[in-house]
Amino acid sequence: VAPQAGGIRDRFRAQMRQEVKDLALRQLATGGPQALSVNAIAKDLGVSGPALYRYFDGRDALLTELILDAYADLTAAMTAGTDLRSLAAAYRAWALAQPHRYRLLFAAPLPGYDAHDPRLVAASTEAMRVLLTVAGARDSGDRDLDEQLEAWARSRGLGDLAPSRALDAITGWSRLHGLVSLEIEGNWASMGLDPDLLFTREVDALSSGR
Amino acid sequence: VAPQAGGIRDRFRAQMRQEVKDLALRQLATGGPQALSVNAIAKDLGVSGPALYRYFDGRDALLTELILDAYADLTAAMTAGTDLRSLAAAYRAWALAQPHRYRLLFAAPLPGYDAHDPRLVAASTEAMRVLLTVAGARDSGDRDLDEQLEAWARSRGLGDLAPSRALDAITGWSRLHGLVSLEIEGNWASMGLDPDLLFTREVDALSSGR
DNA sequence: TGTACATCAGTGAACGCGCGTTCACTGATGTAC
DNA sequence: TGTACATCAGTGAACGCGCGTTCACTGATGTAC
Repeated sequence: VAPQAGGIRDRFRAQMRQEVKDLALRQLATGGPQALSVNAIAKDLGVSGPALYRYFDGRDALLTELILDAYADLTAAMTAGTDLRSLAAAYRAWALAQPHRYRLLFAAPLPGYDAHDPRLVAASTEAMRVLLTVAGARDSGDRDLDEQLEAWARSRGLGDLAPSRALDAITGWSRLHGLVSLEIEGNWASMGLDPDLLFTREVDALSSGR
Repeated sequence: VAPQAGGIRDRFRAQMRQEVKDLALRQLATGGPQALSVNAIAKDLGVSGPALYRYFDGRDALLTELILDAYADLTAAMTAGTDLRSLAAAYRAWALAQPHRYRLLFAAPLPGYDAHDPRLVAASTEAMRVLLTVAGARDSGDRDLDEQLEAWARSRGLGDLAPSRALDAITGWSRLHGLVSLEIEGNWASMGLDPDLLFTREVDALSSGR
């Protein structure tokens, strides 16, 4: 007998799952990447540890969902940007507001966590799709790289994407990531540099195709 | 009575300390950032856990030394580069050869680890000093940023450094870090892109002042 | 409307493991007279 | 050269804590007849 979707129990389950994820994120925010603990979440929730296994298959399943959520959320935030400048600002603002989730996406995963879920690839592609909407053109001057870029676009269902457009988006992402990840770890602050100014300077370079 | 430096016991101590650090690095390489465990190192060394407290004050002291060593090693590797192109290649090669040490330098520290040792600042400044030797010029077009750059150079004992030169070095570092950290985490590989080609393209842009 | 039943959230004990660190101690070894 | 002593590497037990996960189970609750 299939469970009736939208039933009382189903809604209760969905709510509990969300509460578990919220607490997990709060732990990540507070204690760093490996502070994520099934038992600790259960404790915060006022429930015994094993109880959470009603809602998630285990730590890794929970982690995967958090990553998927983070991708979706970042993608949504970027969608608010209408040009490169505002999109880059949205990307950075999202990362600064919740560095723990940004790290979840782009830093080394927790030990023992296997990130081979195909949904993760799809989620990251969606983020890139948004970035592509504001990309300019950047010729690679290299046949091999062009081919790889086209193959990537094709395999991800991005259609007939000009390689120069793909390269521009990728270059922009890489530079944004460099600046933002160093900002998150406090490197600019410890040098006494205002990240706003560095960011503006770098986005200027990007948007003028350099 | 001061211990006689260079005595038999001193040399033994130095050798043991080095063995501990070597094993610690191997653990980081194998098991990720938080695989570093005093007890596990002792086990690998064929010794009981508390024995290591003869050589290090504790986990954090060991970690600090590993980071200092990594800075020194990276700085030495970069020194081999005579121009931007070869220096960037050396930087990247070092990071790829030992991603765990690269993460030690630039990724989020382990939970509970306080990185407020002044030697760390000095070590990172030495790395930047090398990068500055191949830096070009990049005008910020912003008075505030120029002032911050000059203040940074002064406070780090880098002398009368032109802000345009400082900004060029910093921009280069940020872009290198973006590319390299994404390469280390396997992002380019999972997109089917050859990092060599992306790297060449980005260093080209840098060395032509863009 | 009432009752029997299937469903399922949650418990508590347990497993086996690991962590950093302290403490009192043993025994070997270098050193000073 | 021989002996007494200070030094110090290393031990083993212990502390208190945490981890993910399994298991058999209780008890409430929604559901079907």
